[in-house]
Amino acid sequence: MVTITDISRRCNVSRATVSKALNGHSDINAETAAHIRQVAKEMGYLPNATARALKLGRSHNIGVLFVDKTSSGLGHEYFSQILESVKQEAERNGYDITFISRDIGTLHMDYYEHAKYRNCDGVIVASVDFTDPDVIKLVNSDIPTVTLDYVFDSHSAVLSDNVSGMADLVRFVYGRGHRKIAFIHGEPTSVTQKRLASFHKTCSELGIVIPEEYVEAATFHDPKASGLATRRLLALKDRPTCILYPDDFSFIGGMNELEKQGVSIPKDMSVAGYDGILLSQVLRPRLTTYRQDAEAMGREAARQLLEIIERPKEWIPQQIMIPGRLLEGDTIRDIRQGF
Amino acid sequence: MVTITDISRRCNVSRATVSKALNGHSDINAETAAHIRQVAKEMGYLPNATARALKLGRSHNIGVLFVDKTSSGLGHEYFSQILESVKQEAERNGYDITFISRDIGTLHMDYYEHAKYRNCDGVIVASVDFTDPDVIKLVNSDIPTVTLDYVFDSHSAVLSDNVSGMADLVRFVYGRGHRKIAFIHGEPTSVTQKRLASFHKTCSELGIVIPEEYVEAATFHDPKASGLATRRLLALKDRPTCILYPDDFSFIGGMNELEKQGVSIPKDMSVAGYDGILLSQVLRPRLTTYRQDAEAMGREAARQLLEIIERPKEWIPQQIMIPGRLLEGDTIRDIRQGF
DNA sequence: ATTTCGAACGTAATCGATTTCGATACTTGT
DNA sequence: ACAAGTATCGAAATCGATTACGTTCGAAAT
Repeated sequence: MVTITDISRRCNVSRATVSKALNGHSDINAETAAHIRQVAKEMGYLPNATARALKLGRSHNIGVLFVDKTSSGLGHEYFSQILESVKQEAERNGYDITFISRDIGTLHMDYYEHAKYRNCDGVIVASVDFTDPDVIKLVNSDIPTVTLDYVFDSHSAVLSDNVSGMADLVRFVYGRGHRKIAFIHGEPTSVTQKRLASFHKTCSELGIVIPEEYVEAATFHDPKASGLATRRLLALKDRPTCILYPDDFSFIGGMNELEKQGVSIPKDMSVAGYDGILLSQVLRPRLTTYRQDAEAMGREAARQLLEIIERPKEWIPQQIMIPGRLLEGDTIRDIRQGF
Repeated sequence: MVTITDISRRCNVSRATVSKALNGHSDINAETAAHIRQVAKEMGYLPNATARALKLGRSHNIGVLFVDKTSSGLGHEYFSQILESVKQEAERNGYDITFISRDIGTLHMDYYEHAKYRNCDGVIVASVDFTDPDVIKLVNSDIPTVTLDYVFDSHSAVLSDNVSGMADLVRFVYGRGHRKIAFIHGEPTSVTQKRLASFHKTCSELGIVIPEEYVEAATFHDPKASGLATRRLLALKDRPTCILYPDDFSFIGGMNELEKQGVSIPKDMSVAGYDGILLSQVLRPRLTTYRQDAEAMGREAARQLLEIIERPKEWIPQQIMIPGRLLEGDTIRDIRQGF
């Protein structure tokens, strides 16, 4: 590999001079610098990121912490899209990304230690249990972090607008005449809390009363759980006319249960999901769902993190809300009078 | 951060001694070593991967090269599952992974240069254009590589068994009485070639003749393209009784077209896909498809690469074939006599 | 002619860890 | 008692790049 020493010998200057020339310092004669850069190019010189990181204490490497209980990991489309977007924005700014995890080989470390071990300049934290002590330790450490879909005090975060998302969905189905709206939600996370609160708030704003039995608990990304919840809703004396699901996977699980029971969609039951996975608009019927803008979330998270890393003085914690978009599929029936 | 120097001061020994004690060298007194390790633990010492990489020329970091023309990148479930699996196997062995790409920040580099810049010990290459000169440069460089679904001479590769996969599918539908089998394939890649060859070979082994018009070209992961191809097949005077699609996304696009034309599945037309995406078994009807074992592919690719890295002497190029599994859904009708 | 100053470049320390080659003291054998 | 061997540890170089500080030299100022 061509090093700075090789260039210095070839140019009859010191390594210091080469380094300065390559980095555009002002105390090098313009011609000399040009010559050095020329030779460097000819010799195919590339800086050694490792050496540079060691000396500068900056690795130009950001960590990404994704943990999924179901261990499907990147299997979640939402997160793999966020990851892709983070990657692109990071690369655009000269950063590479590395996954952060526990227990690398025989080394037993927590997230913070791993990030330190790899000299990460910052970490993007998503899809984890935010009550995990190791996560809290990382976020409260000297390493800059940006969280997704969760806010820590005095820290930056990028959030999918679950409040508006749920409100939009509710208002949409309300606009189609639905009053008996059921909501099957995911496990109790901050996302679920936000959606649940928004669901109730919006309903009350619209002046509709939701009986307790219309709110069912299930699990994210679990077609079986949502199927069971759906069955419970169908068993009610006073059935809802519309069911909202926690995500598109659960949504499909619910649709299966409905069809199995001979309930046709959307004639006998209107349904909607959340996420807007790619397939949602390919399937027939097209799913009515709320598309989260994963691409924007990843991009903004990366931008925020780079701000903290590169301009720590001017930085103040921010929470950035990323709006989504309702995808009107064919799963909501218009039950207004006269339609 | 606690360094080896801090420990050496605390223990009144040299840095050399600390390093040796921590790495279990034999020329350190057992008690001294134990004490040093004890102190290291108390002080919360963690090795600095950067410094170690610089000195040893080994970063314990492997690169992953994934490029997707449609830029959905990790959006492909197949690849994100492979990635997840690579990650897990790498971490189990003390390696982290880094994405390799071109043009990091203002640095204009090719894949090889990027991998060198980051001191990657090896690179896993998947989902790229294997005729790209930059890819070829990387594979033929001094950096160990393992390719997925493509073989370079004298290099290791991990392959999804497309030959058996296609053969299994054809034999399966043949067993259900189908003789007029159409095949819509993806763009001309080595994967497509393998499947196409296997399709023709298996059909001829079974003694069935496939008219040219039954083989249609489409694009991977493109519901519209497969929809159009499906329409062309339906326009034939002598329609096939069964259509095989290049992947599950295309499969669904094809199903939509069929339903739009009033062709019911599987009564009027039998269909099958490829990949076995998560949703394939959640949807109703359940998709008949060939599940590629992405988890095994990622794991084996990582294992192969680590072999090359850690035991270069004993290594010989290998091609590892990973079998998949036919998922019998509900989209193939049994049209044998008497059924 | 002497001082001053800035441009241009080099010296050497530094980042943290590893490793070669000694160096020292202590054993053992004869 | 002396040579030889062994156990244990340290000095210093090294990986590649950066940078504070020093040096040199010519030009401008007094």
